[in-house]
Amino acid sequence: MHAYEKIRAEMLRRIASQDWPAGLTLPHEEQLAEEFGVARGTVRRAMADLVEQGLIERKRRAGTKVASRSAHSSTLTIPIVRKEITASGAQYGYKLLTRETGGAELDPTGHFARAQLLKISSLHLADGQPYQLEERLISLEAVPHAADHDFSAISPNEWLIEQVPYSAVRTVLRAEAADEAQALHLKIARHSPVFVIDRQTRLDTMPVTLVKMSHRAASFSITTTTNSAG
Amino acid sequence: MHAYEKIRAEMLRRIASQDWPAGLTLPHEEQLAEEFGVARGTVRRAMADLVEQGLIERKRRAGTKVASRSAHSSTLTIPIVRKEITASGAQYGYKLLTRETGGAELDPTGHFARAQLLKISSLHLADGQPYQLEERLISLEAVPHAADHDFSAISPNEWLIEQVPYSAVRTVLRAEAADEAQALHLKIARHSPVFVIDRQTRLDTMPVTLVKMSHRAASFSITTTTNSAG
DNA sequence: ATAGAGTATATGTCTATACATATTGCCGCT
DNA sequence: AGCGGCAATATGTATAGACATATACTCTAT
Repeated sequence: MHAYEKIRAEMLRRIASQDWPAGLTLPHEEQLAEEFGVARGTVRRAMADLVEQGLIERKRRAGTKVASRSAHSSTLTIPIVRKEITASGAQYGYKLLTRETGGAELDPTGHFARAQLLKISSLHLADGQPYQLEERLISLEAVPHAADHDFSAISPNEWLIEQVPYSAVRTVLRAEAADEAQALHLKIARHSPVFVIDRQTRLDTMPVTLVKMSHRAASFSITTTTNSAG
Repeated sequence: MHAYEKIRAEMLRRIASQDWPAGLTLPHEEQLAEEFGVARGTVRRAMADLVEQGLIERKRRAGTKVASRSAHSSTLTIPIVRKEITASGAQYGYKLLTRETGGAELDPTGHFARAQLLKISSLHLADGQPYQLEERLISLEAVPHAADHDFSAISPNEWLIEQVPYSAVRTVLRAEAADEAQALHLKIARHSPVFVIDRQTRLDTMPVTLVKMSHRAASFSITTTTNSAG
């Protein structure tokens, strides 16, 4: 165990045990360095993790305070659907439903300005059962060669990940009542609950793709855990 | 702009533009330090942020590689409900529904071993409209003085945050069809979709509280954004 | 060919030091 | 009392060097 890990663990212990209650200003770096018998940089290394976890807050001149936990933040990871399914031990299946090209009339949200668009509906299956309905718009301005692909074998999801470089993503999680298409493809009753992930992807400021991923509520959930670290 | 920020931005640019495509092994720290005219530590500082964002992966002896983006991870923050409501500009309201003490029979999940439990149902309102139904179990073993509180004025949510020190949290997001209690209190039709956040809180290994927070699907969603950083 | 031992190497940790900079809080002036 | 400016201070950035360690690669013996 490295020195900074020991120090981080000890600081965590003091916070958890309320030896250092919320709001307390900690001794400053040099004092802690002296107490733990290390260099200042090592204390900083330990504190960086605690800042990351939101346990302490630091400000120049004002010092370091134990944060009052008014919100819990945790890291949410949404893997690509194929990996999610195979990781659970199920057999992955993919089916293209529809594929059409067109203009702004395909985009009810107005997210894409006046670009030519590719609209793709597809279904991801786990052990033959419908798992996710993917309804996607792709900007042909941002990804011109998407027009050459028919997406009958590979999902637009995976293809885009290969093709499009790093980009900014906005994800919205919500629930809604199944519409006709969702009910049909997910094999559930109309109006029954559906877990929806909406995602907008931009490259710099240019919209690249907009996707709505719908899941049967009964067999889908997202779990996150705070990194315990000690 | 600091040196490490410039370096981070430049590395980000190279990755985004695919000058450095996914899978590429980067020059090692000393080469980059020389290229950018800084010390090795400064390059490390820049790279730490990129690792954090999942853009690069580092391994001893093997070097640093541009990550293939197989999953998008983002930080999810769930604030306490009162702040969430007031932040939206609405008037916050709180109403205690039921409060009872008992044993394991209150805990259908078996999460709490054999502890005495406090069961509290309450409602959080935004501008007088039901916003969140909170159904909570509190272990009186972990938080004995919870028994002294009637929770008619302050929600168990906020009270616990004050009382209980840092602890590990497991959060599950899911959708379900409204049961009778949810329909009644959220003023929605039975079986209409509900967005549910389940949360288990532990202090070390001891279960502290288990809460189910239900929201009208039509007026609730969770949004996350990848940190653009450039 | 293969397994095992050994070596080289890139990242990881740590120290010590210097300087930068945002803020706080004090002091003195009006 | 209130305001403005100045100095003190804790954190933030950067450097240079030493050593630690995981592990990919090579070389040798079987």
